[in-house]
Amino acid sequence: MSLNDRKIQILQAIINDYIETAEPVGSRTIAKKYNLGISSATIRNEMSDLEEMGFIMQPHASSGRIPSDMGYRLYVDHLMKKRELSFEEQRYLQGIISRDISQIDYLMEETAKALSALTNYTTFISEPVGQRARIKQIRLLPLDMTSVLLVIVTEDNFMKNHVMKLNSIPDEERIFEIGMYLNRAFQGCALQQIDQTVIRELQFELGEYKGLLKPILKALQITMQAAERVQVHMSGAKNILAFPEFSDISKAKSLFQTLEEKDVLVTLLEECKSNDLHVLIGSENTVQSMKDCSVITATYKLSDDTRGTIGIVGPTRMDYSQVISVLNGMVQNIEKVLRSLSDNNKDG
Amino acid sequence: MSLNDRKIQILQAIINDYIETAEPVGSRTIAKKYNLGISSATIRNEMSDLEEMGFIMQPHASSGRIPSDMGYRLYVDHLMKKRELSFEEQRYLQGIISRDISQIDYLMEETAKALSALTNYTTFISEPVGQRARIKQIRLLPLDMTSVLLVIVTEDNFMKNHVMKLNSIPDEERIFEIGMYLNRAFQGCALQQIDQTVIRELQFELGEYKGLLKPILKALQITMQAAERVQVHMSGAKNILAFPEFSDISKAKSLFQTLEEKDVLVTLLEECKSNDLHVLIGSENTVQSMKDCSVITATYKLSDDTRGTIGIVGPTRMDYSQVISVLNGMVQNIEKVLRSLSDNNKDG
DNA sequence: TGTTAGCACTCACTTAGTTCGAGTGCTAAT
DNA sequence: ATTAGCACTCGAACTAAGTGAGTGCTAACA
Repeated sequence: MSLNDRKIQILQAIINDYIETAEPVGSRTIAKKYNLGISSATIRNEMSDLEEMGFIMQPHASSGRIPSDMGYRLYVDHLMKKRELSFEEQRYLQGIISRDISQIDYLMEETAKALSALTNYTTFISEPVGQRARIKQIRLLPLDMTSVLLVIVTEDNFMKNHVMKLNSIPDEERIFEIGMYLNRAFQGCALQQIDQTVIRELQFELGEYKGLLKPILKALQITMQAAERVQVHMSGAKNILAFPEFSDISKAKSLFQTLEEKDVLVTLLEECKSNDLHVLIGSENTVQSMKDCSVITATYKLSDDTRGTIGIVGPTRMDYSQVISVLNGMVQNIEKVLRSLSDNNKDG
Repeated sequence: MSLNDRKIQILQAIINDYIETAEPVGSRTIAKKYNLGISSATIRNEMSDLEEMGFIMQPHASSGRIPSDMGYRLYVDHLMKKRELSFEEQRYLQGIISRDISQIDYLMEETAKALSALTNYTTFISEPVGQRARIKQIRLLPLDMTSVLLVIVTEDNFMKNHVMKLNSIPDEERIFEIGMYLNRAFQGCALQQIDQTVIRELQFELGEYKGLLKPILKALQITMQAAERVQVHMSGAKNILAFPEFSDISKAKSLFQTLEEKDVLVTLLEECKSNDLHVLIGSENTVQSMKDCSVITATYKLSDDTRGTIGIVGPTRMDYSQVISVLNGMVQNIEKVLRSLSDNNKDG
């Protein structure tokens, strides 16, 4: 029993129909709707084979067939036609860039919103992260009589400001000197590398201003904390409720629970980061509450190692073809915006 | 027909029971469960009066009674007993502070999480915002050969960094001078006040470095944009699905939709900002999809005009007493953390 | 030998009818 | 003024029958 051409045609018909209607597909439906030139009886025989081979299954005896995870996998890997974006979809994606977005978190939110509106699935997106643990610059700025501003910039241009309040602060020149020293001392340094040796050296260098030591170390530690918390933005969670596969409230609830836990999403996105495109179908998901879902992720790159990921979650009966083409389009968009964002000030 | 003591006792019984069970309450239930010393027939007569007065209603003839929005209003304003926090609840709230939280957005997220876990309702919280439109400090910092860092601090210590890329940058001294000038020129200035006069003056002052003008204005504009986008964090949306009043998926969906639109939440929180505590019951809500919900908000203050708001959304059959006491506890907590956060570096 | 028409069978879903019980309102007695 | 008693209402839960989309199998056909 081999997967001949006809079987593939039938499987494709079943998947297409099921993605569209969410109803088990019967032999007569296929015979009528898709002109394969064979009778429903023949189709029944082929379907029986396809079931034996594991590509489709019956929710209960005497019902039509639905694709199995394995069926979807075959579809995604070999059968699916790459769809072109429609004019409207393209325009919609363009709309995101054309607006004047100048902050990353806003861009992320708008992107997630647009994707969930366009696909009717749930979207999440992680901010671009690269060499975040490595310090590029440290600067000190006197703010007023009792406070100094410490600015830390990491390799991937992630910035963190810290106002340090002190009872007495050094004069401007001295602050400048200390700032220069800090910058020299920590440039290119990984945050994790800061150990007792460095601290003692720093303490020595600060001299009479060693009161600064504690707040500086605190600021470094906070930056490290912040750097580790990758921001994830989600949108369109409500869409889940529209799918018949989640009309069982308890299922919807447990999926919601999972989606609300950012850690899970972060892990998921991190795992997929190495691939440009990643499709996880049903039981391929490691998280229990997502065994009925498919997750499609795409990675966007700002530079070779500064990357972020966009993910779309939906029922396994998901419009893979649409989602993949929309994701590809969106990745290009985001990369364009991010690039323009990092040099649109370069003009003087 | 007056609202005598007995009627009030019965109303209270109905509300308590309904909050607990979500089932319409009948006269016999009250007679058995709450020892009012009167028979079910008498209770029936009183209930008939209470219904006529508008405090309770029947979902359908020959069912028990449920409280009306007006009934809940009376309850919240006059009948409800202020609950003390249980030991566990207190410990839970303490848990938030005791952890080492040093970033506002993280604090907001953890607070929202804790509240939704504690109350089983949906929580949202807005970051503290005060004189955000007014500039406190502007600073310039040379970063490398082609970029200058512009730091803008607003009156409420909201900070925004901008890396300005330039083809050629002035030497350090000149940057310092320009920075000082900017600081003088813009200190105490509302972002909206920056008009053509200021710009011309600035352009003159920059002289040969007028290439800086455009990026600086851009940065100011971006800061203004960012300042206007009040961050709102939500948690526990999944809890909505657990309430029988939202077992109708379409209702749950439309509420979700509303909760996902941050603008709506921001407006809601802004409206309640002047009051310490604000309760909106059912139809008192202006948003259509929240007519079946109650919203309780509490305002926390960092200083006189730097405030944020915490809100809890649930069905009108909400445990007002618990939510209010938990909110009060949490407000105190947040204020404590925020205060410690703004001077915990003061020690040198 | 592959294909097809025909048929018996399965099973979820719908509809209508039935019963059950929690609840009410009214009335008459206390 | 209160209460016991009773007829009545109406949603919810259950049951039974009917419907129809679907299958698998068999026998006939090209």
